[in-house]
Amino acid sequence: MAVYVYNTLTRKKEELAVGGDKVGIYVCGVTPYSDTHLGHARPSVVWDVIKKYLHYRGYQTFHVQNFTDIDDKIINRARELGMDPLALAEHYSREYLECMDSLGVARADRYPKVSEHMPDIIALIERLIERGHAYAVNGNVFYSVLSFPEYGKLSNQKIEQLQAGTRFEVDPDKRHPLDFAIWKKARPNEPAWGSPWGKGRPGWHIECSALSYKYLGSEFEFHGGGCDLIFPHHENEIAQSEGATGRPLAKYWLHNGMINFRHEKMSKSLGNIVTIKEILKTYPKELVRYFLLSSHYSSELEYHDRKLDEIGRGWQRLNDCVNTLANLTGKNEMEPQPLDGAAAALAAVVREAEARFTAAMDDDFNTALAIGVLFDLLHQVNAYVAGMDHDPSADYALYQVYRLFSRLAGDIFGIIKLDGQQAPGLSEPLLELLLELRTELRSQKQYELADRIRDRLAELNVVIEDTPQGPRWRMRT
RNA sequence: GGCGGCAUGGCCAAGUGGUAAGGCAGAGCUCUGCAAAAGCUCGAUCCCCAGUUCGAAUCUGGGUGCCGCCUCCA
Repeated sequence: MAVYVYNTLTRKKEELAVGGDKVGIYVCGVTPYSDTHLGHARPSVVWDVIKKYLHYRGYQTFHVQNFTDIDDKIINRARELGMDPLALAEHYSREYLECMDSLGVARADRYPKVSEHMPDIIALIERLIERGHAYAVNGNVFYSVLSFPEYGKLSNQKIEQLQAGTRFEVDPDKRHPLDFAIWKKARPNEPAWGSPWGKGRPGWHIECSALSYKYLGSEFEFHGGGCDLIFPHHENEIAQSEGATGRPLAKYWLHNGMINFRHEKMSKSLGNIVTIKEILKTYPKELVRYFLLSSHYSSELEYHDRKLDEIGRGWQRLNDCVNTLANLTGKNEMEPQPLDGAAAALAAVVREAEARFTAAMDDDFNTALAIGVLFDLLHQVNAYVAGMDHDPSADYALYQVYRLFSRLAGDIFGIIKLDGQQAPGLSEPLLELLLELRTELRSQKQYELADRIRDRLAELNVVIEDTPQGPRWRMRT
C-alpha cells in the first residue's frame, strides 16, 4: 500500500512518490510578533504527526520551517513597544518554539530566518530580474505576473478575474496591478539591508522561495501551510521559484483548514485567539493534540470554551485503557509466548487494528478515522480484560496491545500519556502491599479503613478500581 | 463579482455508487459493600429540489445556508 495525499495544485488525491532519499517538507512558519495561538498549533501538530507517521512507514524526512522575522506587523508592533524589531521577532520566535515543545511537537530540521538569509534572497531577486520576471523601479522590485503564464494555477484563478477583485489603489510604479513587491525600498526608521537597488527589505513572499530552494532545492515533496495562504502567498511563491529555476517548486501542496472560534477564523486581527500558554494551563498537551487530530486536517475545526471538556471523556478512556494495560503487563520488554484461543484472537485484533490504522493514515493522513480505529481496539481490549480469567502478567497478547497503543497513540499521535505511571513517593511494591492490605480489610468488611486507603491514594492521583479479578490501580491523567 | 471548501442522529466526526465507522451526551441492564471503571442493549436515510443509475449521503444540474481567500494572517 502506498500513501495517498490530496494535492491542492491538481485538486486530486495522488500517490506519494519520493524523489530523493528523504521526503522534503517545507511548511510556512509564523510571523513572530505576538503570542502563539491554537491556529498556529494546528499545522504544527498536523505536520508533526505526518512526519512521525512517515517515519513509521519507513521514510526519512527533512523538514524546513521559516520565521518571517521582517515584516510590517513586526515593525509596527516594535514601534508601539519601543523595541528593536528584530529583538521583538526573536522573542516571539523563541516563544513559538517553546509552545511547540510544550505541545510535544518535534523540532523541524531547520528554522531559517529571513534576516539571516539576505544574500540568498537578493540573489534570487537578481535572478528573477535577469530572467525577465521582475523589474526594479525607484528602489522597489516588483514581480511581473504577466511574465509567468501559469500565474493562478494553484488558486485556480485567472489574472483578469483577480484584477477585477483588486480592492486597493495600485502603486503607479507597477506595470500591472497584480504585480507584487519582492524588494521594498526602505522607509525611515525601518530595518534595512543594502542591495543593488538601494537600502530596503524583502517583500513577504520572496523568503519562502529563497529558503525552500536553499534547504530543499527544487521539486521537493511537500509544501504545507494554512489554506489562507493559498492566495496570494503560495501562488506567488510558485511564480517566484518556478520563474527562477524553471522547475516545479514542490510536488504536493497540502493545506490545513482554519480553526474557528465564535464561528470565525481564529486570528490575532479578529481578536478571537486562544493562546497555547493559556490553554496548557488548564489542559494537558495530549488532549489538545487529540482535539486537533479529531477531524481531518483539511477541515475547518470549531473551537469553543467547553470544547476540550466535552471531548475529554473519550480521551480519558484511551488513557485509562493504556494505563491499565501498562499495569497488567508491566512496561518492560516481554518475550513472545504461545497464545491460547482468546489471546490468539486478541492478537489477531491487534494486527487488524494496525492494518486499519495504517490504511486510514495512508489515505491522506485521515487522523479522525485512525482515532476511530483506536476506539474499536480499546473496545475489544476492554471486553477481553473484563472477561479475563488467567494471569495477566504473563499475557503476551495484552502486551502486544500495549505496545501498539504506545506506538500509534503515543509515539505517532502523542494523544496519550505514556509517562504517567510514576506514583509520586510510592514504589510499586509498596503500592501492591497497600492494595493487598486493603483487600484483606474488605474481606473483613472493614470498609471504612479500606475506603480511607482508596481516598488517600486518590489524593496521590492513584485511582483504585475493584474488579472481579481483584483491585487494579492506575494513575489519574 | 471571482476562486475554493463545507452542510451526516442533541453535539463532534468518518464514509466519493451497493445499502450509514467511531467518540461525547442520554436511556435501560450487568457487575458491585460503596465508589469508579468496564461490559451489554437502544438512536440518523445523510440541507432542499430535479435528474443520471438496477441502486446515491456519495455522480450531474439548480437552490439555500455557513466558512475561507481575492488586504496581513497557520
